[in-house]
Amino acid sequence: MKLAVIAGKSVRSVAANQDLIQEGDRPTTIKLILGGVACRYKILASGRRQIFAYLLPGDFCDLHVVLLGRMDHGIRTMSQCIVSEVPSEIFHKLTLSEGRLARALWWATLVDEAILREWLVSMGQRLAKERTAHFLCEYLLRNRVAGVASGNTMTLPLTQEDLGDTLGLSSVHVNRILQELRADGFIRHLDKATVEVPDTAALSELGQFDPSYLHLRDSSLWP
Amino acid sequence: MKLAVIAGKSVRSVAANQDLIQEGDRPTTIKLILGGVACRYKILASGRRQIFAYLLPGDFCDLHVVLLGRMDHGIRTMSQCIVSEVPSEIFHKLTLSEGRLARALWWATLVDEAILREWLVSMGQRLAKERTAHFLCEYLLRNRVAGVASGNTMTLPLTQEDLGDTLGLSSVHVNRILQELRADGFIRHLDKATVEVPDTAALSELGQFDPSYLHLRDSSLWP
DNA sequence: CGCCGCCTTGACCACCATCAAGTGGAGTGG
DNA sequence: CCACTCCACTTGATGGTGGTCAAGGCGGCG
Repeated sequence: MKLAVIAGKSVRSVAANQDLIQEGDRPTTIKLILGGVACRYKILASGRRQIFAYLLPGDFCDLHVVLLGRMDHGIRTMSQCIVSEVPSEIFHKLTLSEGRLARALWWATLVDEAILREWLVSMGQRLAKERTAHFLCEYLLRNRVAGVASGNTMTLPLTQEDLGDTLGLSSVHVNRILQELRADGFIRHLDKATVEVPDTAALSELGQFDPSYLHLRDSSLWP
Repeated sequence: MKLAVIAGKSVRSVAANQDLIQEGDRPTTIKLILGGVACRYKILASGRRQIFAYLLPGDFCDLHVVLLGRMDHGIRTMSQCIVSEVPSEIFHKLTLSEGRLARALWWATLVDEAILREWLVSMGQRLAKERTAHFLCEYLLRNRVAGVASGNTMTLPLTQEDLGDTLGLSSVHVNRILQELRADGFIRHLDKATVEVPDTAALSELGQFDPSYLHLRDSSLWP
């Protein structure tokens, strides 16, 4: 899918830590991330937060609403983001007349679902260290696919609390896990928000990461 | 979606605890559950298993393969099941020409995804007891939607180990949690595989269950 | 009757949460 | 230029949720 075609005119920049969409919204536009990182999240009555997806350049924020109407979760920027908006009505009409488009968007949804399944496996069955390793592998690979990672280095604009809410861990424990990963040489912090993975094969093994669930065409991107 | 239309000729019965599809398969037919309960699951190298969806009458098993080709997880019957099969090529062609069909199937995928997100929230943020309560609420409601639950009673053909692999708990702990739920009057076992929920509102509150993520049209089904 | 799968119970302990206090760097204002 | 604040990260101490191991009970079925 060519971004240039979809991007259209209404492109804007959004600062970090801003809600692009809130739970309960019924947006009238579809938003596409062109730059930066955002996340899907939900906040419970208890105040606890769960993040269940990161949106990278090329990802749609709210395709759901074309069919479901109401957002059942929020979307928030983690870094400064470039966002493009298109009236959802355009999608509504096009997907009816163009089976190919509906299928393309459906395809994207299926991959998102596969990622969610894998996160659920991580949450349910893997230890904190493995889970963290698995997440870092997936994040690096998806950054490569999106064309925003150079080699083994990626931008990870997340606080340890963000990571905790992603992995179902406390920020304190995330801190200790990251220290272990650094001590073992699995990762290196070049900078607060920049992480290098010296040996992707080793990190893969630790996290039991098998990228087949991402259904990539290009198998040369991993390891 | 009318089942009768899709069901076609090739309807068969499958015993409990049989794989309908295995991870890695590239099925050439699409399977629809007409009766019984099946699950999606993945088994890790460590031998641990995670279940991440239950398929009730009316649910498709493997729509994914229309687009993705390879199954990235398995599907297994939990009880005896009635299954209908249709060559996937039919779907492949129809979804191209019929935007409406592609959208209908896409819609189903979006709801599945919403359910997965909620499961992830449960795994990451809720205690074992809350998580179990939440699961039971969702399962009862989905049984009602599928027309296989009468009132507050449902068929739950799962062992405690199955439940453990669903909720990310050990079967020992599931046992103790169920005992608590019974002692507190949240559930009653009428029979090994039949559970009654005397007070759905109470169970909802315990599990912080809010059915809006299921995007149901009929709001009279809960509580 | 005897086997087998599932449920049940007890003992023990690991993983990870919570609480609390302290460090350090980036940005702000005097 | 130096407090001062704020936020993220760090570290230590303590304990709870839930895992693991092991053994026994119980019902269904060949």
